[in-house]
Amino acid sequence: MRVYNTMTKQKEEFKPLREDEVRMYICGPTVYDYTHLGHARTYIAFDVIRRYLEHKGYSVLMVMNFTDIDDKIIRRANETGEDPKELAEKFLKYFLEDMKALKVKSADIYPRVTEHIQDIIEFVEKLEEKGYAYGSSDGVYFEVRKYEKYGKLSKVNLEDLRKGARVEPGEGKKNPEDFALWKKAKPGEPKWESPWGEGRPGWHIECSTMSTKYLGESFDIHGGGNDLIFPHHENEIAQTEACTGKEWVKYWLHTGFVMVSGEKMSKSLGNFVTIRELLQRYSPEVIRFFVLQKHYRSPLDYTEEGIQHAKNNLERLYNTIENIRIAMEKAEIPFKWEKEEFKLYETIRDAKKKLYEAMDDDFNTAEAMKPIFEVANAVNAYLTRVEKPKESVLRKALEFFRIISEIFGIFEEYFKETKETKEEELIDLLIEVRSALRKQKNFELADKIRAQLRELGIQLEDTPQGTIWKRINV
RNA sequence: GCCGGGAUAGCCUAGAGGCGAGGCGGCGGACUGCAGAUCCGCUUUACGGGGGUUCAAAUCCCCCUCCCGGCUCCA
Repeated sequence: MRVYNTMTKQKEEFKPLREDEVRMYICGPTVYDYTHLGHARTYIAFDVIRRYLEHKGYSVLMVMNFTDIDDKIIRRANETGEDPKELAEKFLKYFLEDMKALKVKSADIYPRVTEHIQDIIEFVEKLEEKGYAYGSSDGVYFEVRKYEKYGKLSKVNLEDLRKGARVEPGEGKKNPEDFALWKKAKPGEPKWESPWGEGRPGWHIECSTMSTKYLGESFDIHGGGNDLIFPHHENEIAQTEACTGKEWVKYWLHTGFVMVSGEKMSKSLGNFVTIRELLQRYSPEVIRFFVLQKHYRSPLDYTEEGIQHAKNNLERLYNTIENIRIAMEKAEIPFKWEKEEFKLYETIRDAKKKLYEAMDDDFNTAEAMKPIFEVANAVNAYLTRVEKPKESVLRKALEFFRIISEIFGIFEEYFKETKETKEEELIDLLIEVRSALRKQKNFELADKIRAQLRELGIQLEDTPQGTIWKRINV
């Protein structure tokens, strides 16, 4: 398996530090607003990466932090007149709801800044002891020039940084590139006791502290959106490696942005679509499928048309799975295989190989789409061509889609244990009644039954072999 | 200015030296009371422009055009 490492700017063989275990830390959101598609893209991408690693047999320990106190939260709270703590609490809850709706598996640990203040203080103290931090009138800063490897992730160099002069020269900073480890509280701001007076942690220190607390001084994957590379992750590296003297993270993974008419979707630009809004119009699986049709590192254009494409694609796959399920009921015991069975079997076998090759190559979900459709085409063609399908090949096709379901987090409905047998019996009964009506050419009433069932999410389809029904999930 | 990422058939998305890429949409046909699903065929000499290397270039090298991102809060 190969993964692209932002640190080395190339794909590398993936070998976790401990055999069979992957420890990953994903930068979570600052909870001051609704989750939008940009966030969802990142978290769905890492969800699939995590699912795939688990599918490959790794034990995955996944940590995602919440920034539940910071300047933006305070500012937003001031604007709305809410208490910063309550504001953060509210959006944190919404975030978790959104992730659940999108079928993103939960992290194992969700550490919050406000619950790790003591750990952060201890971390800053260590940096002070080692001479990387200095106190000033408005807080404690990290002295960037003392860490000679600064810039190794984002490839910025200090000279350019200073020349650019876009780094804010804060009040108490010695150098413009230094960044805050601890900020002293201004009147009315949330605050915690510390050796440097009452205040709050700087933004970057939380990830260093909480990741090393839960995953150790070195771990495998650190991920987040592309926009975190500089300065966030660069600063995290400086702090952590200055403190421990060890290589902190083995693989740095970053997701591409979601774009809206040529611009990055972001809270500050205000051009974002919230997940809540999107879920009103599209199912979670359509959103996942839309995101996964593009490689996680590439920019993803958000357009209505694009999501509609994803919906059409997904519908086709749903239909295929339903077709298999229905065919299974009349499938034959495979006393012998003909050419058609071998052909389908081989297509599935090759598709499985292609699927793993695509995913092994830096989690290329876009490439992985191809074998999925190859199987869909092949199995549909098989079902139209063959009068008596063989149970065993259909099972292989179904198993293929079950693997996709597990890795991509889609087709959930089809692979659940269903307990709605009563409902199914009732549908069968209605189909029977409708068939009788159709024989009597009472199409008006027959169509009414079909239309009303459709409203309930049950689609009837008349085929030469009789009427079949499907659930509509989109 | 500095550092990155791009331009692939009507549209969306992969690929990265040699086997007509996958999907969507559109059109035609099969099936059908209608609808839906599915199948078959077509849309198909695809790779921003110009040079070069090579038996062979979307792919490697050089130049150019255009788009986007980061360098400041961001997933």
